[in-house]
Amino acid sequence: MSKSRCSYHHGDLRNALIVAAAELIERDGTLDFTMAEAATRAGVSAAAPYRHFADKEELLRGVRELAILGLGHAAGETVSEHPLGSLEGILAMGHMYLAYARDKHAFFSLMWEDRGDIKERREKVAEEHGGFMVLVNMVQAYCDTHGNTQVNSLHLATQIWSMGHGIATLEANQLINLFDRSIEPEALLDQSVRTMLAGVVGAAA
Amino acid sequence: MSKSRCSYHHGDLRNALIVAAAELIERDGTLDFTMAEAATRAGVSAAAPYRHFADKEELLRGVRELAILGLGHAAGETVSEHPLGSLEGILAMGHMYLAYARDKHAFFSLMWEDRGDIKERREKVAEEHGGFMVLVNMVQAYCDTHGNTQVNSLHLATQIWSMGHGIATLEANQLINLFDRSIEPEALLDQSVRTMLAGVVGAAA
DNA sequence: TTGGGATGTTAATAATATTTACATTTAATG
DNA sequence: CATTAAATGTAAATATTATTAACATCCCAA
Repeated sequence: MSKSRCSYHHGDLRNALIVAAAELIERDGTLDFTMAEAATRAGVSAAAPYRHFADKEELLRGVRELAILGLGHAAGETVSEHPLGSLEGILAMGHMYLAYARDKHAFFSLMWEDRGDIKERREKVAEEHGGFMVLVNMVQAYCDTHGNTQVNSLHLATQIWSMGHGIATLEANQLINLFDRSIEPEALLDQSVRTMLAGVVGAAA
Repeated sequence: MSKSRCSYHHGDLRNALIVAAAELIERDGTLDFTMAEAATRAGVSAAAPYRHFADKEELLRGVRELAILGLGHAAGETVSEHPLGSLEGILAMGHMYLAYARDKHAFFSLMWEDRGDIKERREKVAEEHGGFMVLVNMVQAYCDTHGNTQVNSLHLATQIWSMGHGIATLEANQLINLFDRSIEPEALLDQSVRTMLAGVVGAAA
């Protein structure tokens, strides 16, 4: 566990490789970095990664955890910047999601995309359920504040999540404004969210 | 252009390869078939494909066109089965979209996913804009029928599309019911669509 | 201190994509 | 009709990566 001064053993190669891979993904905007380059960047030989990851997919799954944590963290930041139960908070959450999808597209895809490990990914995402639960709480608080205590906030949050997810993925692939150049993703999402909330608690201006 | 009886020249190899690739994608549920296998399946040598496609990506783009046409066709089918301006028609459209994403997941991803050819894909999708325009018309008709002729149907259709797209992609990756096992994608979408329409034209039962 | 397990190394191996050099066919042209 | 260039195939390289094998070094527990 301790940091090694000798050059032979790295000390924390597993994490170093995840970081190296993440940097390459960030740099190229793709997931097709080579194992060799990740290894080199981490300062080891091309075969060393296989002491820590069965294959490239497993390394990618390691990076995915990072991505999930990143989004969860951003969600935490966002919620802390707005009053609980406020519409702005929910909208800000959506903007954060769109920004993440746009700015970290490769990580965003990696996070949700199936990579032959649906089971594991479900668990991983569920485990780090922070991000979604933050939204659930905001929705719950919003409904309480606005006089509807009968709402299934899990359900409503899922609706809002899927709206944001749809806009985010379409926009990340530059398709959201394909037929109507004037569409602004943020505005579109804001409006959708308002309508959805209004449908549940009444006027949501 | 004519069919060759001689075994040397295939006659329609380009399309045969696209079909072969599509079959392999269908069979494996992945995009990682090998060029060699596609070639063999089309009855030619491993190098032959390169006479028609610069690389594998280009072949995949060929398959994508097929996928786009398939969805557009399904959209046409769906609209013809429901009265214009009806809510059912719009909901059926959503169900069709979810079914496509579920049953033809690999094609669904291929269709929207960026493959380093954003420009070209935009054009391709826009060209075969049939599917989306069908939805726009349905939405327009619905609003007209329900007394709101001021709606920007392009905008509203985009909102509905993105809702469906979000649910479809989350569900295809088995994430839509991650936090709430009771969620049914179709029901969730139906409800979202109803709420959205109600927000524009009034009660949408 | 010492022996085994963990972790690195370099040198294969393997799977594919892609290119090259050559063969056959088609189709246009004289 | 004969000829030839372009198109389309083939088989045999190459190139790129992932991955494994065989061996080296280091850390730790007995």
